[in-house]
Amino acid sequence: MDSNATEEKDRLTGTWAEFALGRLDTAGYRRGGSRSQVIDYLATRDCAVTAPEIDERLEGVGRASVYRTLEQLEELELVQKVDLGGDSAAFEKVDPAGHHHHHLVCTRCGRVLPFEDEALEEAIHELPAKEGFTIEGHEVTLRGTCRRCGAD
Amino acid sequence: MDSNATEEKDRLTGTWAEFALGRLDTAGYRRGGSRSQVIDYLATRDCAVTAPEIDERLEGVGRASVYRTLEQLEELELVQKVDLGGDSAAFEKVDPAGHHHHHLVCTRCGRVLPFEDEALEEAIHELPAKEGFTIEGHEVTLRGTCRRCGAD
DNA sequence: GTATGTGCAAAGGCTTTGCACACGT
DNA sequence: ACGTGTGCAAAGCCTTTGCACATAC
Repeated sequence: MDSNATEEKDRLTGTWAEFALGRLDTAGYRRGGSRSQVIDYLATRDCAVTAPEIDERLEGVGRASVYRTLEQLEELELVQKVDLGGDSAAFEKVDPAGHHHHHLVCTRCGRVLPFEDEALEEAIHELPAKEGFTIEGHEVTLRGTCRRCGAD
Repeated sequence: MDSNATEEKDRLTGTWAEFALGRLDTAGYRRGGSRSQVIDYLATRDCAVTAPEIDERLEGVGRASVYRTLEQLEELELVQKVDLGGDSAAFEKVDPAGHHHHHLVCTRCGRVLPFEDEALEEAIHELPAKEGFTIEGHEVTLRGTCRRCGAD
């Protein structure tokens, strides 16, 4: 079961990386080692990562390339910027299938945990009619104590 | 009617400024001109303002005092930091009565508009039970087109 | 008179930009 | 070969900090 779940995850993240590379190709970008490394790293992460974190993790890849790649990926909507209140901006891959999650930032340990909730999504989708505007995107950030810290 | 609404607003913002000054006093802070100016400015604004914006608006008040005041006010929960994705952090007064709103950032004109929604609040308050964590605060940010820009 | 408040300037971090060189096509 | 991709270093912002002077108490 667990190996099954892992395979499933690998398949999906692999799909995202391939999807991203394909879109970049279509958009006229050439292939480059630094960009590929950033994409591969993002593919392994299911939730938000900061730019400095990516830079630190990827040896031989310059900061500039990290930021430039993130900018390009965001432009193509392959990656999404997430504002979690830290000193640096965080990014995460966008699921081609359309699923998305929101974030809980633990005020004790600093962990960022993803969560999904259908009722929340519905409430948000009801808003445009009530308030009279068009929604292109939404972001929900919770601050609180995560399960692990709450058990302390 | 309009003068009535204005009076009501003045009364409430006046209340917030007085409340803030009182809390600062209780917390052992002395009075200072710069801090008062920042408080008075925040009192006039019903939605998020950035620190550089406050600094620019208040002549004779140093940047450092703006940031220091915001830090103190946030510590006493008189002001709340809001992450709207811009280059700088935004702040807004916290309603002593407990009401709060969320934000729509217009991708066309950059305006930040406040909105409230009961169904959304309910959905958020249901989350802890489902996900198993404790919520201390939450923030919802919508990106889209505001009424004014949508009419263009 | 003493401790806090404040402004200025410098320092710190994150992010962007300029430029020369490496690499993909 | 040509144009894009990349690393390095410098520059730009926002924010924080150090320090000397002003001010509240």
